[in-house]
Amino acid sequence: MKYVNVIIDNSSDHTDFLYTYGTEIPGLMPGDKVIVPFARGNKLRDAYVHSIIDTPEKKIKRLKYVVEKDPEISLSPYTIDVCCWMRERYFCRYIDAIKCFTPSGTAPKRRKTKPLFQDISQEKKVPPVLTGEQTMALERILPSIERNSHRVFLIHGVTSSGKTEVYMRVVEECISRNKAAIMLVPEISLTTQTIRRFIGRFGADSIAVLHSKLSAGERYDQWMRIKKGQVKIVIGARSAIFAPFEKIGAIILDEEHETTYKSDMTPKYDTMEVAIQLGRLHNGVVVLGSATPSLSTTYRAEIGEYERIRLTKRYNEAPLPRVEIVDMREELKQGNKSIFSLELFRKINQCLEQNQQIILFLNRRGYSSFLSCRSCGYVMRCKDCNISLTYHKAENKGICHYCGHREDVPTICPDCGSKYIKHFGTGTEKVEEMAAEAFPQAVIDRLDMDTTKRKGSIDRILSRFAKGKTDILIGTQLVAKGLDFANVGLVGIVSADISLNIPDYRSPERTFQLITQASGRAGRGDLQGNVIIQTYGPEHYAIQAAANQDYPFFYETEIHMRKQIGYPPYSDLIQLVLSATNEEEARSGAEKVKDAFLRRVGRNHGVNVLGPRPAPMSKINNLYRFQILVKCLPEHWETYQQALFAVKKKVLAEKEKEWFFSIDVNPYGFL
DNA sequence: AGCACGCCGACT
DNA sequence: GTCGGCGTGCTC
Repeated sequence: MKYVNVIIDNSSDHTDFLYTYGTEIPGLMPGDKVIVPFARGNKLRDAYVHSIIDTPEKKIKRLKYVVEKDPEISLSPYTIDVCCWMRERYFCRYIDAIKCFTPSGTAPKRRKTKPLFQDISQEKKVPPVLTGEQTMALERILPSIERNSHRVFLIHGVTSSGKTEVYMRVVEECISRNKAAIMLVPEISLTTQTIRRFIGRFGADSIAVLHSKLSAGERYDQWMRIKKGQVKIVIGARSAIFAPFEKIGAIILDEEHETTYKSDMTPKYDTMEVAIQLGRLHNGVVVLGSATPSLSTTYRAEIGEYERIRLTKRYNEAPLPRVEIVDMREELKQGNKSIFSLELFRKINQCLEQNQQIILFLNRRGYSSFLSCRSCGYVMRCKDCNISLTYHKAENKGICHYCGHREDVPTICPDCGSKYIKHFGTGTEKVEEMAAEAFPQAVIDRLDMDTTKRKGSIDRILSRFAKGKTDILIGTQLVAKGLDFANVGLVGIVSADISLNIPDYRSPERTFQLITQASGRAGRGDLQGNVIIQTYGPEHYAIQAAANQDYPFFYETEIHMRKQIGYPPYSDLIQLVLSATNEEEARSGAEKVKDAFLRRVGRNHGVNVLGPRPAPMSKINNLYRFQILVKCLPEHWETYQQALFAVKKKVLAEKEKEWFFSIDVNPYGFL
């Protein structure tokens, strides 16, 4: 007789530990799914084997026995290791981590698996000849796959330098050695081009696609194809990292710097960290690729933790775009109150004459940022979320960008009765309207969260643009990512200041990345493109560095500041949020959290604990939220981690209190 | 989180 | 007498 420690499939903090059962089932392995009797009624529950032992660690009052092993679902032993690691790193429960690796739901009723991307040609294409840089990159990566040695590579390659081809060769190497490859992309909807290329190379039959928009049935089908070994390649958004492969040869994170790799739902994992953890266990390589690597990644390359590979030449030797900064303060002095500077106006006309396409980039959606009264300063706010409503002209309504609440725009100010209530700021809709006015001859289209809600609309807008039907495309971040079209003569960054002024320590990094990525859309093919950056702060180093396409300068300036203040990558920033329906209760709860934490780690650690204060989104769905930020230096991790686990347990134990507590390690955006 | 147990009030 | 309200506490 053996004993097994299992994780019970029960989503409660009170059952988040290992339970020991007896079993006679031969060959049971960590990761196997089993059925066990649980609690008083001995109701049968799913559980996952954590470990198999000969004698229980401690005396068990009433030992029960495993009923059976689930023949369909089992996870690899590595999976359990990663789950345990995730629990400690992200303060989640065992079962939260396990759920990432299992197909939710059961087998779908319909049994025919509908092929994904039927429209894509199944003919395999011949791989192109590699450039010298691509060859050199592969000479460094492939031997690690051959030797089964875990390594992390950073491919820092300018836009159009042929990273995708390198990824495909890495995948090819894995396949030839009978290992699996996971190809992660930031957003599946913007990556159809990448998927097309992969399917073109490897064939649709050998690729599974995983992302959160699959239905439960589709997801189950894909999961089973992988589990049964029918495919060796997975392409997908961040959740594809949990694909159930036996042996992983390579994990690739394209556009490594993208924020979509951080999950904001429990478990609040960072895909890159999980990838490296998995890579370590499988002895596989991790390949990170970006034209604008995140500061943390470059830092780790600098200190030798990752191996950096540079791709400096654009495909076909296409010239880098000419970048120009326009000081909008000067424009105002000259009496130009329009959102287009004279230079931008001139260049747009020039492009239109030459039949070249134009992208106008704006880091904000909606018609304008907020509605306010010019007489008294009253601002329309969401009654539930307490953030200013954004004016949407098409519906003539104020919309809360957090909860979606919408309200009619009052004709007179509810506060002072003045009729001067109007919108301020500039959004994509407004740019579209102004552009239509200024360039009546041009065909204008818009790509942002509002115009892409309907399924397939991103593809529609992009394909119209690709076919040259659109002259001017106006958009938010979305346009900075997914586009790869040849005829773009000009990229205009309408207001670089917006993203610079978001209250987040990464806003310069984000701004640098956005400008660089947007600029990269200009001048593909053989023409040299133009980029115009409009800003009220042209001297800012992020804007200067982006304009000069000088990553090292940006990195040196920014990393210096991070070190001074002890921000990541020199620390982990841990966000603790306590929320409750009663504001006072939320505040006092947060105070208690801070106190309990400091009692455990020592009062002298107070310097590393900021707050509590109302969270930036201070009220969501009628819950008041108070936030504490813990700056955790590497040498304090163990201590802080244990303290936070204890604090979490203590806070949740006060069950007469109706409050919620969340821990997010290095959250993206302190929303 | 569930879910059984239990101790009290209301109803056939 | 017995059905069912939900408060309480435990789960290998």
